[in-house]
Amino acid sequence: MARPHATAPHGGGSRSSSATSSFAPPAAFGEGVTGDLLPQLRQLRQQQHLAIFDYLSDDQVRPPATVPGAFVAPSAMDPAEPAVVPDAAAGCYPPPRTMAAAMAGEGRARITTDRIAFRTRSDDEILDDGYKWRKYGKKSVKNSPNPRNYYRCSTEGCNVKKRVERDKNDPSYVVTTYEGIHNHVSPGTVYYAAQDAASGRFFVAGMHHPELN
DNA sequence: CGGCTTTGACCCGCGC
DNA sequence: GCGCGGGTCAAAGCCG
Repeated sequence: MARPHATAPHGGGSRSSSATSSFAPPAAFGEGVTGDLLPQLRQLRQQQHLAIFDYLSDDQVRPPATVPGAFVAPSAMDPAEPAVVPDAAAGCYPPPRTMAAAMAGEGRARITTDRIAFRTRSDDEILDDGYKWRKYGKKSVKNSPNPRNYYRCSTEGCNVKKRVERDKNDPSYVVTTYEGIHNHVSPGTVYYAAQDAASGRFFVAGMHHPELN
């Protein structure tokens, strides 16, 4: 846990670790985001002091956002091309066997939901993505000195999961894998949007209610 | 007291 | 069939 919990590293009271809301869905940081969103995303990224370097995805590229139309899936991924995992060859992530199994929909928990993985450079392993996550497991994985943490969306009825682990080759990077689509609105949902005068398209104007700022 | 993390045990699929 | 490894469960304990 790079992110120092507000409380002791043991025990509860760590809702603050991931329950705050000031971060756009990770997919929105990926390359190929529509121009309307980029300025806001860049600003958010700077605010988060994060550097998104890689955007990994399963065959279906879709952000785990729950707000229809609020975020646009990256268009960089060509459906005709297989999912490219930049670091897979270097053994960074994910393990080839795991990725193959995931993409084949195999394994105990069949991968039938959308999966999206990305790598960030951050001291915090817990990216504040606006959702409230509950940790349900921690596992040391082979070929990696760093443990893998398992989180589940704590919202009742929402089965979205995410795995978080540090890049074995560069611990300054955090690899996060989201699985599933939230079926509810994020606590950090955009409270207001603005309309671009030129294009008439709406884009994210803020992640917090203006009156609350 | 509710909600969370921790952590060892367990389950299950896959490769040999 | 067996062992390995990843993913999940659940009891225990902590904190606000």
